[in-house]
Amino acid sequence: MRRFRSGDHRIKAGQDIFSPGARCEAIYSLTGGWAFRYALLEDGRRQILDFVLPGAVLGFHPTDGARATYGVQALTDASVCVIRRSDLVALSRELPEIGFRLAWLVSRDRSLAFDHLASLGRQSAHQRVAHLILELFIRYRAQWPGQRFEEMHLPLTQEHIGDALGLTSVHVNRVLRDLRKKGVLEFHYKRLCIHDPDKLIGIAEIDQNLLQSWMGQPALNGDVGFDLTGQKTSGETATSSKRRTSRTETRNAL
Amino acid sequence: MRRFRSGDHRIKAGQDIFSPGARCEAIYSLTGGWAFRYALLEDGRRQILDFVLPGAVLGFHPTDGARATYGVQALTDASVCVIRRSDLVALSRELPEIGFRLAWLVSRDRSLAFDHLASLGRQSAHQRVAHLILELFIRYRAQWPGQRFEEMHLPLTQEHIGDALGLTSVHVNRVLRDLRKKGVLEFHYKRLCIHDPDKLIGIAEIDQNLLQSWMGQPALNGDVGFDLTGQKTSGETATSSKRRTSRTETRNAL
DNA sequence: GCATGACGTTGATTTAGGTCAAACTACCCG
DNA sequence: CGGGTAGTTTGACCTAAATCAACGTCATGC
Repeated sequence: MRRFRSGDHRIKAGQDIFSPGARCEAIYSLTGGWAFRYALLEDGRRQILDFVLPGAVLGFHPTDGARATYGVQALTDASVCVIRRSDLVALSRELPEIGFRLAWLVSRDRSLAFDHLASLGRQSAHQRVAHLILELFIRYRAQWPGQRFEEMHLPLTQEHIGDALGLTSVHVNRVLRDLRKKGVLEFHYKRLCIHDPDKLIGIAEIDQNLLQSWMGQPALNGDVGFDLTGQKTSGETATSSKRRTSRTETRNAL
Repeated sequence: MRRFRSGDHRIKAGQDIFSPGARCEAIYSLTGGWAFRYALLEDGRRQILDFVLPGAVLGFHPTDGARATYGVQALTDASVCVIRRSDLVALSRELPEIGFRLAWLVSRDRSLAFDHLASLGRQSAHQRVAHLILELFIRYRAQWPGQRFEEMHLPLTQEHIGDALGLTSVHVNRVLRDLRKKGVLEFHYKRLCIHDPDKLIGIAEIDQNLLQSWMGQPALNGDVGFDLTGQKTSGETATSSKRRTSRTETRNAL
């Protein structure tokens, strides 16, 4: 299986893993670090489509050989494992369940995109910000359980948040100020601290159902990992302090 | 293969194929008619996530046995073919490529969701309306080639458009009026007529790349159909007048 | 032929969020 | 240590789209 892995690539924070318009001849499995998918509009503005955590597959596109309509950029230093498309097909002949795993992974992305869509289309700026922060916090904890309760390193600028939510960074700043004043959370220079998770959930107006769906992600230190490459993924590569891997119950978190 | 098909179901326009919060124990393949996926917010507002044409798979969710976070509603009278999840797994053991086909289908949805997301987040009302109409027009023509050039039956109300684009139906109405006044298109009681496709593309600010990605859909009367169920899908079931099936080159359409 | 209901159209007014511009603060690096 | 740059914060003002509300129009059934 691992004979197909043409080695890991390391990507510096801020660099593209692939850029919009690139021909897609390989797929990538993110093995460490944070990244985001983004689209560029004609006028140069950017829309962040989603944030990507280790274990995700990047660059699997509907039409083979077509040009990517979006790009992926690393938020932290990151590493990816590259698999050529042709190898993937060959690989799947030996391991038929790979197709299903792929479908499962892509389907998770789709669900997140749908949630994001509903938030963008119908929620206020406050709701959107609360929604996004909750989503990232929960997904993060599902991957790396056992963190200190309400605190995390969130490698985003306010501009990233704005670009994800269809807001200006100026407005994101004002929303964050309000949330801070209300004692809900603090987000300062990539350090997120959630003081009142319940209030945050209240503001985001998220139902239990959705919350649940974000948590249902296989933990990386467990044995459920849908890892296309057959290697266990590690945490962030850089910017990362050492972390405990003690298993905690994440289901009823918050 | 077809022994797994537990028969076609017929759905009346306006009915749900499945509703938000439903347990997902089966998946559906839309075999005829139009539908849309939608999410409901706590306050009852609706966000339409995407529009679904025959050939699509509905109800494939990341977490087995979880509750759906969105619903699917028929826009026209429609028909679906139901496949139990357990049967799908069994089926895929015999036909390994099914996993891949599934991944491919879901990946298409994801791409459309991403396009939609970028439009919602960063484009003006005019651009969004132009974008959506173009997308639907192109996808429609890719499925049923040989239609009269600029005209189609689009089974949407202005409220549907608003719910898809995060706008009020009032505002959609004003945008459509402007587009009509500018001689770009007319949309009246589900009859869409595009008078100036180039101007429409200009307003939507869509790049060639994206346009191309919408067209790269297998035509239903061809032999490329990624049909999970093994049966050829037909056109709409109801509301449909007879249509020619003559093959035309859709690649350079518009 | 008229009642009913869903859908579309238009105007007056309000508001959430954008834009522009000027500090301010943390952090990096020589 | 000091200067540069990327990120954050705040204020004054503006605009796109929402809201509210009335009216028009098409399609159906009795």
